[in-house]
Amino acid sequence: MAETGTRTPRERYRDQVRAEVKEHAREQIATAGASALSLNAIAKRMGMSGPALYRYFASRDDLITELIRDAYRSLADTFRAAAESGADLPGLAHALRGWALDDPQRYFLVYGTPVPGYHAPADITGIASEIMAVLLDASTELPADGSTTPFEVDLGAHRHWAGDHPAPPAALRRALTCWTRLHGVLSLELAGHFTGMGFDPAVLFDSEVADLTAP
Amino acid sequence: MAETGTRTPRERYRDQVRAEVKEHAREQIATAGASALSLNAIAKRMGMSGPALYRYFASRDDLITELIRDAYRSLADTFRAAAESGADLPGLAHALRGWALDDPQRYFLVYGTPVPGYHAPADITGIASEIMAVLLDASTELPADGSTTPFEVDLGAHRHWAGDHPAPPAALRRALTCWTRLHGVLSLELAGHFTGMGFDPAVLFDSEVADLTAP
DNA sequence: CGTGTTCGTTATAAGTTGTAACTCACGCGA
DNA sequence: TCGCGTGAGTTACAACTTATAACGAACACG
Repeated sequence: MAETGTRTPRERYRDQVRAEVKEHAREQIATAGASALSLNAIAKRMGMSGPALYRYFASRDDLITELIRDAYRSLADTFRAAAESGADLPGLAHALRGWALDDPQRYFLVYGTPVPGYHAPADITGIASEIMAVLLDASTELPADGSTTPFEVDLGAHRHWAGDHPAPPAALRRALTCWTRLHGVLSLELAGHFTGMGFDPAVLFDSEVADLTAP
Repeated sequence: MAETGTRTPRERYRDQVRAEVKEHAREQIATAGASALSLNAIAKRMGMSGPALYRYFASRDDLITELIRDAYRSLADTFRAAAESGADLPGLAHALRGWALDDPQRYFLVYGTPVPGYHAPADITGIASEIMAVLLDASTELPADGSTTPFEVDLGAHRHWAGDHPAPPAALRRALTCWTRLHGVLSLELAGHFTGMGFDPAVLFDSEVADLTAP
């Protein structure tokens, strides 16, 4: 086996600098958005000159892509942790909302406005299906009524997107609508479209969760 | 009364140039995203030098804000037109989807990732409530079941966000969930999160619309 | 037919990303 | 322990960007 624990001092230093750069990047994104991320500004804050960062990240887009990957990874980990501690579908929903409110810009890194030409690397789509798998597991545990819509049949026929998850068609549809509905509320809440409306977004969120578990 | 029809030749020319600038900006946004919008590139395509555009738009953010305003206006107009031609809630939903698919980046201009510090001008929020009013009208026409949840009561108590629209609490909630659910599906579809999944996003959308009108 | 407003131009400042070339120091192998 | 090579950080530079300032020219209006 390769001794994964023993890294050369240079690798350790490199990892540390990369982590620090990403830390500053996250901070900058949280306060001014991803489009305002500046490698130069990060370098100055770290006390070194601009081009030095190109030793650690090939380009600005490369850094952003890495931050997107970290965001996906973070969501998958919180989802997996919630599932392993016995959370059901409402539990996962609240884990999702907590994760989103914890850092809205991180949420938008995953589910926000995409750049038209951009295609995510393959490993990121892998993490995405990992997230969906947790959602599918939780959806399978819920009781389903007997009726099966044509859409659910179509879903069952093309289940390769779920990693061929062995869930009944109704569970596939439930996971999908769970995804879209929760994202609908969360996205609008985080974007501030509910501000000044007087009602509590958490109640609207819970209302959707309730509708989801007992249709 | 002021003769609104007679504009000086300079005003007419100014409006024409502004419209042409926005046309190029929309095209640029559609192909590379709003963050890649460049005043310089627009100026070059129009055959004039960079700083000339500052006679027409105070800043890059000013131009983007105007495009956002236009996008809101466009959505409000299609909504209003659909409602005036007798569209019910499913009709409005499909009008929304058509409008979104017609220009995805325009949709994201309205409902996409917000810049943390940005606050929309007051007139834009006015158009937003105009959109919501159409949705509320259509929601009111649908029959409601007797039960009223505490959330709906809360919604009815703070209905000033709807311009004090005289809709029953159940209609308020239905309009709200209609908004969030349709946005949930559309946003994920336009962002490409369904690509490669094999199913037709239109069917998922219709499935949500059906759930919305007959719970 | 002046006259002044407005348009478009160049010059400039202060940013940005990214490449190239050069030092210098650190760590690894001999 | 001692060289030597790899990699880190530096400056210099090119090509961009937004935005302001100052200037000239054209145009509409009285």
